[in-house]
Amino acid sequence: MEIETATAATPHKGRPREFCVDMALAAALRVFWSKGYEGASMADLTEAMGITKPSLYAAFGNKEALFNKALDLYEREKADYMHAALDAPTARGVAERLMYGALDMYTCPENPNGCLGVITSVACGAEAECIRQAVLERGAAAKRAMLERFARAKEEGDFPPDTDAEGLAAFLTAVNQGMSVQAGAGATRAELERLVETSLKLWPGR
Amino acid sequence: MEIETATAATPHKGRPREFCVDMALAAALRVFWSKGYEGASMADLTEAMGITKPSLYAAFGNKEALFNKALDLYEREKADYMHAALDAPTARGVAERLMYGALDMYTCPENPNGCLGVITSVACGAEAECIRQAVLERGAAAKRAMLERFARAKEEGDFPPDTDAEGLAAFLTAVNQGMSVQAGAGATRAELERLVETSLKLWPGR
DNA sequence: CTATTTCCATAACGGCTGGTATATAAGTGG
DNA sequence: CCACTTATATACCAGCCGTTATGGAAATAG
Repeated sequence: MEIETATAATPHKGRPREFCVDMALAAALRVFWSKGYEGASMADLTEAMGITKPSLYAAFGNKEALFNKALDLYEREKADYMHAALDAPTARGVAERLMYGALDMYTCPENPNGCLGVITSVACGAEAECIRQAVLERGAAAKRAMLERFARAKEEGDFPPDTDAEGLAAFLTAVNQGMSVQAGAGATRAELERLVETSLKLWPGR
Repeated sequence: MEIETATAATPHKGRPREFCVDMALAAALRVFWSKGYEGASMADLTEAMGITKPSLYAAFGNKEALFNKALDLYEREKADYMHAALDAPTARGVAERLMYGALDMYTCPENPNGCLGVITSVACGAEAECIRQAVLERGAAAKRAMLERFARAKEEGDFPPDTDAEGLAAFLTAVNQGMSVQAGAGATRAELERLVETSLKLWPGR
């Protein structure tokens, strides 16, 4: 029926699965991304993935494990602009790459609008608390990396000497989060572009 | 058992209710505020409100109507700093009042952390879509008011002449939303203060 | 007092949730 | 051909969801 998984290296015995794990995971990511962890029901997921519930549980474990794998995929393929941004030669370059990268991702027509991390970390019932904690930890790690980068930038003279690098990291993160919220609220790409350009005009140093 | 509603002006016939509607609504607001619309179950609500489900339905209609009344209360008593901020004499004053007002509210120990509007607008399953739309409409109205204020500020010379007032409104909104996200993620008041001070240092004009 | 009205408490409703048991289909190794 | 292993399909589970019907309790009106 469906495309086989291409890893013919290990010719497993038993009945081969009829769906591609990677494609199914990508479909699951889209559902989580647009509806959030709790808003995505197993029925939503199985329908989007084109498989039945037993197949899902056999291949991915359970809903929580599926989400974590989708989150890995998200960071690897969608949010890699964050890591790339930190390699920019100047702090201004970091801010530029980060904001335009976020802008592109949030407004890409084939993606849901907004940031999966923001969506998942904001609010949840009691049973999703560990999911929320996992997402928060990734956000904290990203912020730590940005902080180190800005500390270096300050040493390199990218900022005026009285600059609060930690405050600037929180600031850049906040604008990014706000952009995600506004994208989810239906802001157009043109509106978000003006937000980015305004923010960069205010950005200090080089 | 509980405190009676103080409106003895109309001595209704029939059995009087044993709880205070306003206090129950305030309790419901706290639940929605910390768990979101979908994350707040009727069991959560009735427990926090100290009433049973039939009492809730008799007094407030249903979950959606209860949320809308809680949202009214929120705007009236918690988010009034937004309207107050627009009365500041200069655009910088608007930004100051808005950010410090948000900071105070997001970090007040007796409030849940973050902004109810952001929490509710971010992600939801299908059945909460109309709730989300209602919240988005209020956010859009707030943004429109800020936009008008900044257009006036530009005429009054609060900004450099080449300023994008619309971009600045989106910017201020984004920082506010980001602050809400970070507050919900567990940021300390000190961290958010540095975010606010950094943002105000970058804010243009007077 | 009774009649009436309103509220409270219990318990239940249909529907959906995440998660599974069972039976069958489709492959491989002998 | 026959085991054996793995995946699929159907049906089902207990539990929670928002919501409501039912019966009794507490007030006023006459």
